[in-house]
Amino acid sequence: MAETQLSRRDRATTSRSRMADVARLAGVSTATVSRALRQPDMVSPTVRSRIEDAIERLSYRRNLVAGALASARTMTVGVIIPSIINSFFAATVEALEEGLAGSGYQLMLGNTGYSAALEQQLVSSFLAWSPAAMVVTGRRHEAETVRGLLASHIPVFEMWELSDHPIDTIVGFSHRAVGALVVRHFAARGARRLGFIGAYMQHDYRTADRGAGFVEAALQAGFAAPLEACLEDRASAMGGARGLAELIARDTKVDAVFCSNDIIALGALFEAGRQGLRVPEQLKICGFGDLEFTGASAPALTTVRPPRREIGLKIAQLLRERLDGTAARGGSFDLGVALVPRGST
Amino acid sequence: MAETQLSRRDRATTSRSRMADVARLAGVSTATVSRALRQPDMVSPTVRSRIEDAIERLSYRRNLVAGALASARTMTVGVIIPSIINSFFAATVEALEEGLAGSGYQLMLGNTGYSAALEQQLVSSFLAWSPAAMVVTGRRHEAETVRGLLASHIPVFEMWELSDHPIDTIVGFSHRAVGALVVRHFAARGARRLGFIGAYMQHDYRTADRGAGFVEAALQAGFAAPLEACLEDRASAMGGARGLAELIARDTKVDAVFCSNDIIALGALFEAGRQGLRVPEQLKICGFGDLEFTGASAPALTTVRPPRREIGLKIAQLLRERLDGTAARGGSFDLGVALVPRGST
DNA sequence: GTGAAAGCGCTAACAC
DNA sequence: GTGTTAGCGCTTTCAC
Repeated sequence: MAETQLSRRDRATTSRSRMADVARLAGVSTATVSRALRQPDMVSPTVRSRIEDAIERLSYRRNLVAGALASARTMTVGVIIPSIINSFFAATVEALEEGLAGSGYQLMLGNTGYSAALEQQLVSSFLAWSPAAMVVTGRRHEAETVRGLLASHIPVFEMWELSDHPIDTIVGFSHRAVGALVVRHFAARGARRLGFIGAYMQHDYRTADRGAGFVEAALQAGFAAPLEACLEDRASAMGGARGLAELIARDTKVDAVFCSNDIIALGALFEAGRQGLRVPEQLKICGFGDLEFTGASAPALTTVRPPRREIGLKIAQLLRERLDGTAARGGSFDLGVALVPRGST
Repeated sequence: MAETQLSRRDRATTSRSRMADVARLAGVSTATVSRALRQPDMVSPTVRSRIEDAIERLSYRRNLVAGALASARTMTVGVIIPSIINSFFAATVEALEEGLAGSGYQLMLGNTGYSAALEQQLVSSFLAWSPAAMVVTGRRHEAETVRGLLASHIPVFEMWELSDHPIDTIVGFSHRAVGALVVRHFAARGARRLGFIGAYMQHDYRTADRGAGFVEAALQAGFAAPLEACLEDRASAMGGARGLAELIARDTKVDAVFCSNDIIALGALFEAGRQGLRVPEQLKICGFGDLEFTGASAPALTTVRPPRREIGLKIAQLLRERLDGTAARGGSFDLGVALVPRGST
């Protein structure tokens, strides 16, 4: 006893009470306390209430770090998105969190700033925490990222795209199909000369994919090659206004513009107003995102609704099934998109 | 040797290589590997490169959970916000992450959905991870939340408000002062009859504070009590349109409206257009947030700019100082707001 | 249903 | 500059 105390080195010990303290006060072993906390049914009611009392008295809080080390698993899910201020991804994360509520899983969130190198760094440091699962955005990653995720032997979800060869499971939709959908809509509304305004496409290849799908479908439908305005910066209303001004300056016949993002479409709508163009008679505008304001503008904006919340909810569902062991791994889930026709077209 | 193997129970052992494997391959002790990883300068270059080789060969990845248990601290910072899809908080989180970049700290993010009870739950489960620090939103918390945070003995940051008695440190601004600022601006522009449109105020008391500050300052400045429209749901352009319609229906003399959020102001702007009211001649509109689109609308929206990124950056700076041990604890930091005058007033 | 005891994979104090 | 060694606070077998 004295020996033990003497031989014990000085370490930064937390002053918090430990499971052993609870066990002593309740007159049971730590194994029983551990059970009472995690599988209450396996402990007799009498003992359980003694333990609960002791926990209360000592204001004991479990040390999840120690638990994670002992059990070699954590209740965290690493989630990596390009940008938290992009409301698309924020909505997905929120839905994912809602879908996981009550399951005990915590999200660890990381932003890549649309950089694959930063993504690699984040994946690497997240994996050092032994998460229960990882969620990453998109299907294009550095080789090292893919290698690390595969080697981790945990469920890996890619999202916001589709792929025939996902790392594990991918949940999203086809961005090229979005472009094609908009072409069909413009054609049905009698458009003649198409335009496209896209932002940040050098970094956000999903935006570029929507543009490529639009151009491709336009050519197939017999339109002339759409005019394109590429904004260097992130999507913004200012950029949308500039983009529309540029397209009109290049060709006054442009009568239908697809904007890669609703916020761009909003800017274009304001610019059309300033230029005295009547929407939709002289100019049709379609956005992407179905952001909240699209229904309130005058005229209301036609847009394409991506399954932003649905992606998060689906991943939560698949994840719970996987971690319960009730589901098979792998697959590509197309959640589709819907065109929401409104006054601007 | 055989003894050891026999007595070893079957446990879920990760197949990953461990530090001991690296040490063996490099012909050093685990202590040296640990040093090479965390304080490379304390290890000789020769040994260091042998270790790096071994790490590479074994594709060794550090187990942060074990490290956290041994050192009794983690490199995580718990961040709790009301909602990730609220771009104000998202911007703060992004800036916080940027400010912490390279420091090795990871953010654990939680959403309360504006519920103090959920906040309490989140704080409790975050604390079980022994984070290096906690960041929570606002100054009103359940007693249990405050107790837990105090007992954790880690730096605690409240944000997006001010307080004379923070739990530890608070970084934000005065929401009442925002209301007063807008009243002064409206008065300077010759407004006569004021109105206020606020959303979700039963849950978001910061919005309510801005409204209260506006009403109070209006009365002090000699205005009649402002008309108020309270939207039940979260801030939305639709709600803003409805709110303005309601105010005008109640009193056609209303000529200056403060909207608790830019998105509401945008809806009000569209509604003014539909009602044939000229902005700013017949109706002045001021928002809050300085969201990106405010500069692009026609007319451009006057708004109040909160220090959303500044809050995150300031917390990151204070946190680094605290964790370095170079800073004192505590205090209330007022980062202020700025009124951005534009065409709508 | 409960207890004893052996780890989980690191870090940190101390010795050399 | 490097090695030895004793934990960190849990979970999990196995025995009873």
